[in-house]
Amino acid sequence: MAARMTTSSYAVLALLSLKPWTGYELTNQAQRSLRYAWPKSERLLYSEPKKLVTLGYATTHKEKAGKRSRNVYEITGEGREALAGWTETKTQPPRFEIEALLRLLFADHGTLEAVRGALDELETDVRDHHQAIVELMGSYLNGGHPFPERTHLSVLFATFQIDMFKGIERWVDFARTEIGQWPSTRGLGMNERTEELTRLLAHDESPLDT
Amino acid sequence: MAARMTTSSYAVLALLSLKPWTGYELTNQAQRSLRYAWPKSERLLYSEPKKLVTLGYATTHKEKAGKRSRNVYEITGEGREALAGWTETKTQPPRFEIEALLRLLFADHGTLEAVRGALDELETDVRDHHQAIVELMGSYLNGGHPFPERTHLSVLFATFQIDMFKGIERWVDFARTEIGQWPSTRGLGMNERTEELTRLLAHDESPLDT
DNA sequence: ACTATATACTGAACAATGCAGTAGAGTCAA
DNA sequence: TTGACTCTACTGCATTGTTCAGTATATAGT
Repeated sequence: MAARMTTSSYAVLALLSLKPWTGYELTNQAQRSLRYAWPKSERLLYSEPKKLVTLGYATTHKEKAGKRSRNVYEITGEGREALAGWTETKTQPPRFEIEALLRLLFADHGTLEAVRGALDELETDVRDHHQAIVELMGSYLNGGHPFPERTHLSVLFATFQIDMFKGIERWVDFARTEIGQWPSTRGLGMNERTEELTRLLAHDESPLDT
Repeated sequence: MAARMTTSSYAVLALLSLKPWTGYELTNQAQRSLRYAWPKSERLLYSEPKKLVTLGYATTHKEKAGKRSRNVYEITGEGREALAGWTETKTQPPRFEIEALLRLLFADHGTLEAVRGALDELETDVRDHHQAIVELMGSYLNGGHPFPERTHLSVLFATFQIDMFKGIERWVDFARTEIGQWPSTRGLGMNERTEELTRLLAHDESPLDT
């Protein structure tokens, strides 16, 4: 009956290792800080701590403020041991879901405006999060990290995000320029420009670097 | 009863728009070509074409070779209309699941070797796919694209992948160098180097570019 | 007093994954 | 030629994860 530990369970357990949280705080914190490494739904993040309790990795108690009550979760010694064990296990391969790219790959079923729209949406999403992380780093400079002793980890993680976001924004610009040369979404095939790009890629050179 | 169309349904429908496929071919093709835009399980890719049939977007018939039989799926006119309609709809925001980054973020529960291991696994996964795409581009140069009129789309999509893979590999190198300076996974906090990195990031500059 | 937003969740339906199982066909080596 | 292995070609079932709607209190602004 005691369900198994998924990567999501360890993610929540890792948050609990920092301090006790209420279910609500946990969902919010997880959605903010893990958004670009391990994105999970609010619903799941409410369920995971309950599972941790049944496994003995956390304890729970209700706190009440007036007529409201909330569940507070706290990690146990066994929970910390489980976390340490997790660090030694194999990771799952990375997974990238980018619908805008799917739209590009099948852009020949729609108009140029439609692909451009998909790229714009990708750019907007990425820009927003990019901006948010830059601001977060600004707040860290003013002593704003909630767990100061962990700043080195957050910051190294942030280098990944900033770097990836910049990369995607740069690619979207590039893709828009390329598409700007297309007379239509279809039937272009292996023309001169495409051949040039293919040649670069086949030599493991990115057309964005040159 | 007639389940709704998900993005995955459209992905399969888009493949069907290229030519008729058997279920088996479809799962293989989808896992190869959509792996880095819309990764889906074999199981789902067997189920989707059946749903398309119930919705009238595809037809199916059994072919047999000896005692073996296989299901062939073909797109209908309505299926093509549905695809065209899809291109006009909003995309979902991108989603990145990278367990190795989660391990980095909570690296203080394990050893330096453990984080390095996670980064190594990420690098290996990315390298393999990077290599595969470079080779695919080589084959395109020799007229190897199965749908030549769609080469421009595949190649622009490939620029994204190559660019992203290079970016991740570069970051993994960077992260390894940084971690190489750490005496342990924990308690480092906001030291000089971290402050330097934070300052760069807060000004929207990537330490990898400088 | 009213509206909007934040807090603080839960149930149920549905989407997607993982895994085991079934079974025919071709290849290669002892 | 028999056995082992891999590829083709799926399906059923249990479990994991998402979406959406619903419930209800608290607080801030107009």
